[in-house]
Amino acid sequence: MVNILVVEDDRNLQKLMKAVLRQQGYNVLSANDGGEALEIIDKSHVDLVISDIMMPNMNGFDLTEALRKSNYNLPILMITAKETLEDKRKGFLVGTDDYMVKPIDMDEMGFRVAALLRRSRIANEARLSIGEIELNYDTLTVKSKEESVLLPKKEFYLLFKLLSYPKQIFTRQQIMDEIWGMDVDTDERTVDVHIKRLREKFSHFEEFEIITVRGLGYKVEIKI
Amino acid sequence: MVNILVVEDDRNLQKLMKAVLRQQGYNVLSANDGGEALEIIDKSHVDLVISDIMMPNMNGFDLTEALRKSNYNLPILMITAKETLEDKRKGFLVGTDDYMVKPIDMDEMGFRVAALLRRSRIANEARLSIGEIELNYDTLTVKSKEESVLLPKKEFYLLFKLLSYPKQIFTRQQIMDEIWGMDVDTDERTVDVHIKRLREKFSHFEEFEIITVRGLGYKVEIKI
DNA sequence: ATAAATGTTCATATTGAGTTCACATGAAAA
DNA sequence: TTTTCATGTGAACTCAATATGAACATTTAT
Repeated sequence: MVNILVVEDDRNLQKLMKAVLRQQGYNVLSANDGGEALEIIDKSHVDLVISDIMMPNMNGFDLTEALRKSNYNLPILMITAKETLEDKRKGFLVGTDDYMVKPIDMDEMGFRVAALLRRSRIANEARLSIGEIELNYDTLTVKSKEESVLLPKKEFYLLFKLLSYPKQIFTRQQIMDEIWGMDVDTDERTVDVHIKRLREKFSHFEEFEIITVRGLGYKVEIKI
Repeated sequence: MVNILVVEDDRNLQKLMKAVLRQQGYNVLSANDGGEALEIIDKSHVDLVISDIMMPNMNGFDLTEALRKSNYNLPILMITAKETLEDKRKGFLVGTDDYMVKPIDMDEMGFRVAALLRRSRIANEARLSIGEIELNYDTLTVKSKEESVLLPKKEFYLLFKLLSYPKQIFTRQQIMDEIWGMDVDTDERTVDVHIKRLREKFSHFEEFEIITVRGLGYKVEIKI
């Protein structure tokens, strides 16, 4: 069950948002200002916060700041009154993830909420994404739009390392040290073979290319 | 984090209960009567309610009734004063899950709370459906369109776990810890045998496949 | 108590990731 | 151009991880 906390002092708007979100299958909590919100977040499990900026007592900025300083890593959707560019900028500065301008379109709200949740879930299972490519460290999987490739451990770690620092050149020694471990004593050419296998597995990928830097080592180049 | 709401007008008893429950690692909220309780439940995420029956304003019966009518499906542990058989019967009628008689033994309370939580958790995730396949946790049964397979416990739990998080790789250790329990000391290879048996039982299923990830563990891949 | 079902262990076969090797290729140095 | 040397590549090899059949142990049902 996804819990969304609505922080809004305008009771009517709050009611409307709650109704719409519940309608869409979310579990909704509510607070009338930032202080109340913090209390609820402390006590309950909250997955996403939708907060107005202008509120009595603790406002939306203070709330976001407080949340960022604690280690709750909640996605926050801000609501700014009218087109106050100042507000927007400030909101982003303190760590908002997205924002909407009043008057709020309820469809848009649903859309943004879904997007934020999707993002935060992806972020939680965490890994690396390069354009359309996504590497998942836990499943040793490389996903592109069409396919999902499961790699052997060593190959995956190697690709992960290279892609984590595109353009950076890694010597075979560096690679061996990090992926094989300092102590082991395997031939450096083994790296070549892994590179070769990665190359053939991803030869049809347009997004990146493993490049040999003669005399030094390998690097990855992001294309497109 | 498990949130327990204690609804009790006797401040001393309330304090004691809160202290004991917190001691046991729960997050505790409290209310002094049914009305307050409903408010809190509305705002916060509550996992279990412990409620006295006799209270000013809205009493325990009214509270349970209100909760059942709304679609909160919370486990409720009732507290009755003395051995009032009338109370017991009435409490159960309106949907209580368990009850205790005053004076309350704090150990007993802990035990009942744990039991209720366990039950409600199982009840909440008792069913899993993947496409046309449906797993029923209570009957240890896997149903597809044509057939219904009854599995031995261990096999079922293993499959259930894997199917609950498709694509996620589980190490043998993780599997043993969760299904066999942290303490037991059975050979990790036993997992292999269960996997093998699952594989032969479901080899003709088109919907999923158990995949070994060499050096890491197993995962399930949803096909079609 | 006995049989049947489930769970575990074990011995052996099979597999495949990781490694090595031998030779091919191609860039840079001479 | 020729030579040299780093890298590419296909294939063989190795060995630990996994698969598997069957025996053995334990629990559950009859």
